[in-house]
Amino acid sequence: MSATPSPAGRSRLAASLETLNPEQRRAVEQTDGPVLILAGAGSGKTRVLTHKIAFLTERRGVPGRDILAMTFTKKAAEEMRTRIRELTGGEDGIWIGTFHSVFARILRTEAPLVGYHRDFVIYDKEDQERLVKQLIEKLGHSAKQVPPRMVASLISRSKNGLVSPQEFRSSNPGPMNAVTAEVFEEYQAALVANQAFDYDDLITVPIRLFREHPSVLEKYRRRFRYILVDEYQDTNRAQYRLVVDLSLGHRNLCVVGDDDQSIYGWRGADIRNILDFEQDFPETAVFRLEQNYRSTGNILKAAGSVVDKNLRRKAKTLWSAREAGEKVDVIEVEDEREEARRVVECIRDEVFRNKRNFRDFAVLYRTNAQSRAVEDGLRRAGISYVIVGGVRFYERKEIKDVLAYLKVITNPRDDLSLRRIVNFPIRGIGDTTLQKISAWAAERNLGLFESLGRVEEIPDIPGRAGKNMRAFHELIRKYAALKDEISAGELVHAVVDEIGLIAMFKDDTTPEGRGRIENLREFLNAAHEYTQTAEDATLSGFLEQIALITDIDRADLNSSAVTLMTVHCAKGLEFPVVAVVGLEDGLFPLIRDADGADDLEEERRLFYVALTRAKEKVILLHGRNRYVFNSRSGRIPSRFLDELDGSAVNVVREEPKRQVKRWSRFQDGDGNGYGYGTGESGFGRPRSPWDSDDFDDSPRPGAGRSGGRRPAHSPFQHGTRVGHEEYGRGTVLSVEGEGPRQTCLVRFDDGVEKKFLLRFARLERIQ
DNA sequence: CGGATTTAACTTTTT
DNA sequence: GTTAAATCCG
Repeated sequence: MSATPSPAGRSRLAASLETLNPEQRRAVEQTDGPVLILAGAGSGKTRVLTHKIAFLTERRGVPGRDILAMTFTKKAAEEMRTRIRELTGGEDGIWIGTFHSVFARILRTEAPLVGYHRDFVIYDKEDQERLVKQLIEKLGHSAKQVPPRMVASLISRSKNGLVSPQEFRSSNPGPMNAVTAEVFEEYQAALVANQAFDYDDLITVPIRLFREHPSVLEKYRRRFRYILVDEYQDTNRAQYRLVVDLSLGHRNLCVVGDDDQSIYGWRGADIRNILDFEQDFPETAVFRLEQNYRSTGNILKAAGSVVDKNLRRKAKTLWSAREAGEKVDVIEVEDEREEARRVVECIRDEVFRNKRNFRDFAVLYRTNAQSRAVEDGLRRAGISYVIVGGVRFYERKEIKDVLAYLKVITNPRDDLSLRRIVNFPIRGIGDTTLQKISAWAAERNLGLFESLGRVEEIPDIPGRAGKNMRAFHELIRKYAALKDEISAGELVHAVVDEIGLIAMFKDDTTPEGRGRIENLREFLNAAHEYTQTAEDATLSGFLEQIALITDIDRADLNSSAVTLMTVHCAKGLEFPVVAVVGLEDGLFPLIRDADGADDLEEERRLFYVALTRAKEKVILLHGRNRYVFNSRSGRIPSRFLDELDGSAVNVVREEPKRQVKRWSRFQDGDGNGYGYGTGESGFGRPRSPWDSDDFDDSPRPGAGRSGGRRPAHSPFQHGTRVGHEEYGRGTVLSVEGEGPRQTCLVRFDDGVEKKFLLRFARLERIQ
């Protein structure tokens, strides 16, 4: 932990400092006092941060342990750590982590001061909503009239804005808010009783800790002589308070951000934090990084012309020394299906002509629901892809069930998790029995777990249920005793074995069943890996790491696959080629109801983020119609497209296809296009796009396996063997109807009969 | 009590 | 079009 610079590190840093531009260099060398770095997209913000930290340790002799650097994702934290090591040749002891992980760590240490035990657990959004729902019902309201989701989000918003239940009650009139205030209070009490923190607590409880224990605040103030914050524009009021609290000792606070990339307002991020920084710290040194090293001139011009329409922003102009490059393509298509086809076309073309790899491409969308159409298109073209986001791994049911066991083992006071598993696997402990136990527990002010250990004393419990409860209680106790004896990996393994989870899904041969087993295996691997890599591998440490992981952290962007994700997810990343789909009014910008102008500005920033991910090429697509929510509707192009600087844009408009033509395209696409079968969840089958002689979705005559337009009859007939992703293999019994309404009756080998609309069915011919 | 079937809600973005 | 929750029946 010494700050002795290695000679190799010193020269490496010296050489690297030479490559910074003058403004970057000044920002790095301004180490003391408050510093605000306004760093435009692609302006080398991470370079400045890492060089600054290396500069502090190597040139100023600051010990690593005096430095605290905070990011929003684990991935960003890890990247920063790696790059600092490269510069310094191994300086360590620096606190680099996400906001949530840094303060979770501090809370672990100081837990007793805020009424918690060290083995607290962390509740995610689902846990949070379940608990809120329980409380709504406990207080005699119906979850139908008082939606738990809404209450939970009001509570969360209040906490992020540092509003107490009492303050909430007095400033929000109305019966609904009265219930919310009531639940809010109970919710906080329940968290303490369960020895759990929600995400918001990880920020707000330390604020309280510091206020109530000035000596503790003093300790951390003294310790963190230098504090650096990445993605500062995403901080909410509570985080801001915390950062300021910690900095007021040495006042060496350096924040890096870009107001144009503030896209988390809905989560409480407060753009005032960046716009007003200089008022909060009048002696602030401000640096503007305006040279973009990422994108070509046209991309930057397009992006700048859009964000320029925003009124609430710090004026700045990004410029690039790179060539103008290609113009940004704006492509109008019929619908999401053709949209996907055009994306595929672009990818094949770029791979072929410019020798690009699949990993060079990202397809970005506003909402996760849009991924399906793109996936279908890529799968049919045999292009492998990776989806980032969507249903998150650690939120899957099978994983959360195991997690609930682990949470109860580390912290038996976690009633919420206990409820989840007390009858999973089925132990004959149903609602009625559980009701009796909770009533009994509530009377005596006991936790559920403790009550389970005293079933004999509870009246009216059926003998069988009582026996099972005792066994369950024993099981948890056994592992609770073991948790410090064996590794987290071994423990997780033993628990999964004992409750027979894998065996439970074994007979389930559907893709979901196989996926579940695969997920469980991956989870076990994660536990073992944690055991091997973590310095101090405890079960609660493992649980904490999981609770704070983000989806982008798990993504492997190095595999040879196209990346699909939301624009939010893409922040901080870059790709040579970016396709943005669904640029239609109401979808991007997404409008739920007529909201204020601030929301539109955030949508515009989001579009700016999307554009600035690209290094060399951008295509923007919008459809004339699309399935949105429950119906297909006509769409008009996004207003953002009109805002693009015309000189940087190339508009491609395809004439609407004649009905008959479109229909023949469907025939081709579905007759043999589907059925590449994924096999792997989330991944398309890796194939070259051009080696496929049966991929062709276009209406060109002379293309496709059948040597031209498919005749108007179905490729299926009585007796044809077919496969289906979900139902497995089967035999066609009959084909009925004509044209787009043609249907096909299939009997699957397990006896199930299903009728499909051929136009949509994912049936493939098999031998 | 448990399993199967039906029904409702969901779709903004996530630490 | 999917998935979780509610309801019904054995």
